[in-house]
Amino acid sequence: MKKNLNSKVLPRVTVDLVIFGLGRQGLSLLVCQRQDPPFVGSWALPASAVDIEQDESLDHTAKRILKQRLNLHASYLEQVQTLGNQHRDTRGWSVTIVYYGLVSANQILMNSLQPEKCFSWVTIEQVKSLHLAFDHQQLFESCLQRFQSKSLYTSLPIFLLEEEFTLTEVQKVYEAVLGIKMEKKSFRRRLLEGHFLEETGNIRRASHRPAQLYRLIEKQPYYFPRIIEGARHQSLS
Amino acid sequence: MKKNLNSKVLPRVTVDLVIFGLGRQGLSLLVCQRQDPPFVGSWALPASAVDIEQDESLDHTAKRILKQRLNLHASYLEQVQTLGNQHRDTRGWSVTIVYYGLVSANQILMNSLQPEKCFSWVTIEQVKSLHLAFDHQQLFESCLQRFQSKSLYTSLPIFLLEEEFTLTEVQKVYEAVLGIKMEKKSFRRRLLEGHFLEETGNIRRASHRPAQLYRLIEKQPYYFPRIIEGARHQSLS
DNA sequence: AGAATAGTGTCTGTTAGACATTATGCT
DNA sequence: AGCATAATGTCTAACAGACACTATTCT
Repeated sequence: MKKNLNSKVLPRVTVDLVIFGLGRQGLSLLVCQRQDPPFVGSWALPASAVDIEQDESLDHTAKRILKQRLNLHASYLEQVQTLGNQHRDTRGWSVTIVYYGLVSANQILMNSLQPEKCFSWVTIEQVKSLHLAFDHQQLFESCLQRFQSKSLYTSLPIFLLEEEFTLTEVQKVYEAVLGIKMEKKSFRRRLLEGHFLEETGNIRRASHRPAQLYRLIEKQPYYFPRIIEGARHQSLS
Repeated sequence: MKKNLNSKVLPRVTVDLVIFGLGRQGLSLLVCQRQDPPFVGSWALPASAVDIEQDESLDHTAKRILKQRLNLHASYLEQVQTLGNQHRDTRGWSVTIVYYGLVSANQILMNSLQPEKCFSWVTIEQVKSLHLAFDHQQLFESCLQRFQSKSLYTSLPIFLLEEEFTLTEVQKVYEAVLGIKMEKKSFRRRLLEGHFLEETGNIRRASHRPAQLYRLIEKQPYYFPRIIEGARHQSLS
C-alpha cells in the first residue's frame, strides 16, 4: 500500500495573500499583475509556491511574499482558510493556504508612488470588475467577510491606521471596513472602556478644536466582550 | 526560474481530524492507534494523505477518512487551521489541514461496541496523558478552543445530540462543552428566542415530569446575536 | 404524599443606541 | 463672532443573570 513519492501524487502548494489597506477611496485590496502563465497579465492576489528549502513554515512563506516581493510589513496577519481541489488551477490538483493581512496607512503611500512595480491598490468595490485570476475573487470575499465579522468584536481595523490616531479616525476606519455608520458616543465609550488605548499626549490640530491622539497599548488585537449591535440593524454592504 | 516538479520541492499534504463526541464521561475525542511508522502503536488523530487521484477536494478527503476508516458521519465539519513546517514530521516538510467534526450521540455507542477496531473515544481530560503522536496534542487544543469559543454564540453543541432532545439535554451538552454551569431560565429563553428549534410533538418520559422534545429546524448552526455572558464570569476550564 | 425534574414570572444590572449639549481652537 | 469638530451628559430599550415559584408525572 506504500505510495510512490513522485510529483504525480503530490499537490502543488501555494500561499495566497489578501492584503487590506486604507487608501483615500476607502478600504482597498493589493493586487498583482501576473508575470507567468497561466493568466499572464491578469490581476491576481500576491502568491507564491511554498519553498521548502527556504521557508521554515507557512507563516514564514506569507511574510516572505510580503517582504521580498512587496516590501511591506503587515501589522496583522491571519490564516483564513485552505482550499484544495483539482479544478482551481489548470495545471492540476493544487492547495492554497490563504492569509489576510492589514498594512498601516503610511505604508500605502510609500508604495503607491512606485508605478513601475506590477502591483496596485484597488478599492473593495472595484475588485469585482477586475476579474481576478483563478478563484481569487472567492478567496478575497472569504477574507473580507472574515475581516468584517471580526471587526464587529475586535480592534482589528485600528491596525490599518498609523501609530497615532484620533478617536474620530478610529470611527471612520470602522465605518469604512464595515460599511455602516456608527453612533459617536457609544462607539467612544466602547473603545475607552476596553482599556487597550492610551493617550500619547500629542494632539492633532486642524481648523477646529484639536483632538487627543491615542495609540494601541498592545500589538495584539483587543477582543470586545460584545459585538457592535448596530450591525444587526444596518446593512453590511 | 522554472522549478523542477519532483518530490524534493513539494511538501507532503495530509488532512488531520479532531472528532468530538458526547460519551458517558462527557465531551470526548476520537483517537486512532497508528499502524505505520513513525510512531507505530502511539495514539494519534485520524488522518490521511490527500489522494489527488481519488479526492475531489480537501473537504472530500476529510469526509473520506470519516466514512472509509471510521464509518462515521459528521453532523458538522469545519476547517480550523493549516500547519506546515519542516519539523512536525520527521520525514520532512509537511502540511496538514486540520478539521474538527461533531458526531451525534447515537453513532458513538454503535462504534464503541467494536473493540477490535484500532480507535477509541477518550474524554478531553484524558487526552493530555495519551501523548498523541506528532503535534497532534496542539492540533487538538486549537480545535477544542475553536469549538468552545464558537459554542458561546452558536448552536453547535446541539450537533452532538441525537435528532430529538429536551432543553435540559441541550443545557447539559453546553455545560459539558464549555465546562461551566448555566442558568436555566435565561438559557432556555435564549434557545427559544432564536427560533431555530421546533417541538417534535413527542415527549421524553422518566420518573418525573416528562419533557417536550425538540429538533433543529435547519442543518446549519444558528448564530446568536450575543455570546453567553456567564462565560466571562466563570472559568473556561 | 413526596421526589424529581420541567417549565415560568419577574426583578435587577449592564450596556448599546439615541440625541442633545457643552468645549475648544481656528479664521 | 461664527464655524467645525471634539468631547460629554443622560435617557431609554434590550437582554442576560438571578432566583423564587408553579406544574406534572412517577413511585
